[in-house]
Amino acid sequence: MSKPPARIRLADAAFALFDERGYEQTTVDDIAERAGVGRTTFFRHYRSKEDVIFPDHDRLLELIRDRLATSSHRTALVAVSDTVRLVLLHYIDEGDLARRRYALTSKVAALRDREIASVARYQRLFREFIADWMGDPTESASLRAELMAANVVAAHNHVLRRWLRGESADPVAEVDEAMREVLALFPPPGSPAEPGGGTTVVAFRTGQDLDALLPSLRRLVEGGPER
Amino acid sequence: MSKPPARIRLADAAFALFDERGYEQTTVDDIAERAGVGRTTFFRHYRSKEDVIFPDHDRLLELIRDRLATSSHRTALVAVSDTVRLVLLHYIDEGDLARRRYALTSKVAALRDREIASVARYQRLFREFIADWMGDPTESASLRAELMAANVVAAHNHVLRRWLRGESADPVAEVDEAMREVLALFPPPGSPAEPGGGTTVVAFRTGQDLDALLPSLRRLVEGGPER
DNA sequence: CTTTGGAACGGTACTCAGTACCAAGGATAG
DNA sequence: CTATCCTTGGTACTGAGTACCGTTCCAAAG
Repeated sequence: MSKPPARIRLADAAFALFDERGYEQTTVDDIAERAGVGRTTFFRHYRSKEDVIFPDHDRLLELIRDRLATSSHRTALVAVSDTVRLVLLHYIDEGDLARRRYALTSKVAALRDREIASVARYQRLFREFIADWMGDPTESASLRAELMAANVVAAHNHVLRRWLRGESADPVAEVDEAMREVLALFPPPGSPAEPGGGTTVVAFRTGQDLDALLPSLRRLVEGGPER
Repeated sequence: MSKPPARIRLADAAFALFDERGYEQTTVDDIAERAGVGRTTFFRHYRSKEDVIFPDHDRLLELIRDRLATSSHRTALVAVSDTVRLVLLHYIDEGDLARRRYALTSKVAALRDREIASVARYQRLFREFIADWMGDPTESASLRAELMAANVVAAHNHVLRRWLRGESADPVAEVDEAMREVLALFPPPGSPAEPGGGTTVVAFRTGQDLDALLPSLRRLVEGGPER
């Protein structure tokens, strides 16, 4: 019969009331009252009403930062995949709580916006990490970093939402597969040519000697300004 | 000496005060007072304090929806590019206003979150449009639609932010180029092989007749289960 | 010219989130 | 027993956003 700590009681009361009356119809006073504490105590444990639902986004942000930091240049892309898996596992660990939160964010616009803002912070971390990793200050590289980061979080969110909706039995395998697909979109820097899509095989026969052809081939492959 | 309409006066007063004292330090009363109207009038013209800065995101949303709607199945990808260019031009038309807004969203977290939430709504439109266009209800296609939409808005935002920072002399050309790059990442459905990245050119010489080689080549290109 | 109807405006009063401050209780170290 | 710290609850305040009401102004209809 011993009471759980106030922080837990507040969260329980909040979710229960949100389910009963809806988010906007529930005041902080209501939550505090049902939890059996004062209004002040609520704001001591949670910075805002929304914070009851998103308690540890800061911690998750740190988690991502730390995981990305512990990676060498060679293992950068692996680190990205690992980090995404880590974030997904974090949500899965929350289990039913994550699903109740999803039900709320699906209905209340203010909460959806808040969720999106948090995700944007993750994306920013990935973007900065990838940009650092590429080390290339050109505008083209900057765009690529932006795109890669957008893909990474989009893939994660896609799988996460599938799991939240109960559409995925093995989300970890799915996210790994999705990340492979994402990273395949971006050919490694050493690749021969522009990402033109697909594989082109040219077979031809000529009487010319191979050495005579090489200069033309080289020009084609290296794609200089001359046509 | 005739006064501009209240809506304009309110916006001018708001931006001036935000510049002088900062966003949080400015109350709605301050804005209304400087504009020479009552507080009630402020909320009649703008739903909230943030709305003064983001006045027509709803209209922009409609613009996107309409432009995407007027496209046949064949021109879907062109419509996406056109729409992105349209949105970019919308911001460019705002000129200095867009830049002042950018200065604010760069400093005030609440405004940045709001901006991000709006962009997420655009992204949703693109995702739904692309998913419809692909018409393929499989999980793989769904992920692809999500990724494409993420890329499209990321590319747009990248170019837009460059222009807002004064780093781009010809943002329209840049966004067109960025969109080409994005769409090149996603090979069209009829493409021969997996998006493995890059272009492979094979040049070789043989004494065999071309007809004798064709079956082997065909097997390679079509990529059956046998190696 | 008068009347009527609607639209824009200003004012008052209210709810609620979030902040600041202070006073009381309870445990602990000395 | 006492001084101290920490947690808690209460009170009071600011500011955003909503609801409602009375006024004014303008225009069309009579």
